[in-house]
Amino acid sequence: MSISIVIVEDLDEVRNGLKSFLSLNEDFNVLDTFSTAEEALNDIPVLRPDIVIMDISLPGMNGIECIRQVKSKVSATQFMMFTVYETDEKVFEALKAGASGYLLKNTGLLQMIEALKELHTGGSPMSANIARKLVTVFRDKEKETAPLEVLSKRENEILQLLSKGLLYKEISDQLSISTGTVRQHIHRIYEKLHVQNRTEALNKAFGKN
Amino acid sequence: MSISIVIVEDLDEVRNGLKSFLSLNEDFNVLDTFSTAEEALNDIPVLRPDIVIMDISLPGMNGIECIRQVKSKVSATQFMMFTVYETDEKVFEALKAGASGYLLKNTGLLQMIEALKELHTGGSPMSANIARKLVTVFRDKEKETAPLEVLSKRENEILQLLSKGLLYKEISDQLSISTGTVRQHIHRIYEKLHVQNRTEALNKAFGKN
DNA sequence: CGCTGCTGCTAACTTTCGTTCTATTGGTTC
DNA sequence: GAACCAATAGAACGAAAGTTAGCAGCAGCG
Repeated sequence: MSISIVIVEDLDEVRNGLKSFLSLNEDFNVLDTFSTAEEALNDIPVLRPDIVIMDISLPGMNGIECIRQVKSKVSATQFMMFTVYETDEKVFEALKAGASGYLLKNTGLLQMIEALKELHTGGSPMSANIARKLVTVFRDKEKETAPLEVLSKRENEILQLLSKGLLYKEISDQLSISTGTVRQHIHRIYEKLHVQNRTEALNKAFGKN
Repeated sequence: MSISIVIVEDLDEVRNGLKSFLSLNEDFNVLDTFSTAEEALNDIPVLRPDIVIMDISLPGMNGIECIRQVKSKVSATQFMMFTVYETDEKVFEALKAGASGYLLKNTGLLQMIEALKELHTGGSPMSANIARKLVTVFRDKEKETAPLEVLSKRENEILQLLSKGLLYKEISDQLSISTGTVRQHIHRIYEKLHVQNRTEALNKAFGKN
């Protein structure tokens, strides 16, 4: 079975070029192409393609919004972004909206072929620069779980319990110390982290928001 | 200038094959190759290559641990994983340790050439299956920031401010409502989330722990 | 040896949080 | 129009949280 494709792209040359090129390859079957998100929004749920190749900048509704709206109606369809945008915002918005692949427009046509096949078999082909953005946010998020060196062992221990929303009483019970001591420790934690209360401390320690 | 490379790989065929192949290309200069992490650990800080191609399974110390230990000494060096492993654990550990590229061993040599060049120019080339893992965790993490449907618009708004560690007074000021109202809203939020206090609510809402 | 940091404890006190109850307004739904 | 809900508000009260001050044993360090 060939892979069925829909292309959403406002530039005639790019759209037609892609279509022609993919049509040469018997692995692909271009069902239809659209130059606006609005048209695509109507027809994609009917066509149910394996893959939608989606531009971002379109007249009217943009490609990301289009995915957001159509995604739930065609859960089996994979979305491949194909765009010049490589800002963090666009990339993350697109992935959040439901895109699984992300190729920049400087990608060669042969690589596009490869990428479409990979996307169809459950991969997430993306330009190296895009992948780097993901790696970067991933590393940033992971970093935040490590214990803080500023705090002593005991203080980190208490911070952990604090993060669960336990009462002072519950913490003191678990550690078999008095609530006064817990108070004291927590006060020092706040001092060291330069915060005034539990929530601020947790945000600082585990970097939320 | 050609890109200087070090290869760490215990299988003789793979190591020598890679070296031979890369040496044919004038864009690359293979400085040295190692069959164990321990050897590499000593020499990489001296050789200071642009790129280290790193296997994971090695006799003795594995490749991920090797990166972890050597990374800080050669901040300019980029690490390209080249392995058969594609479990979530290995992938995420490697990226956390400092790897920027991740290719599976079924990758073609020509694609390896491309990937090395992309890595050297700041990209993160990776096999499509690996990228998909990243996309998946990314989406999971993002989901947790989305407003909760159980809560009303206003309640979500207040939950946001609550998560910053603001006092009731500060929240009421920002929203230009009374502290009594803030109290009321927060009480409703706790009810709906089945929690007793701020910290539990935030854990429930933004899925920590 | 004296200093410092971590840990543990007490007591008294202020502030903030969370609960409960009651009540009004405005918009939606049956 | 009745019923309902979201948003607003205030009062009153107990329960936690957070502040301040002081004390003490112990380990490590210069």
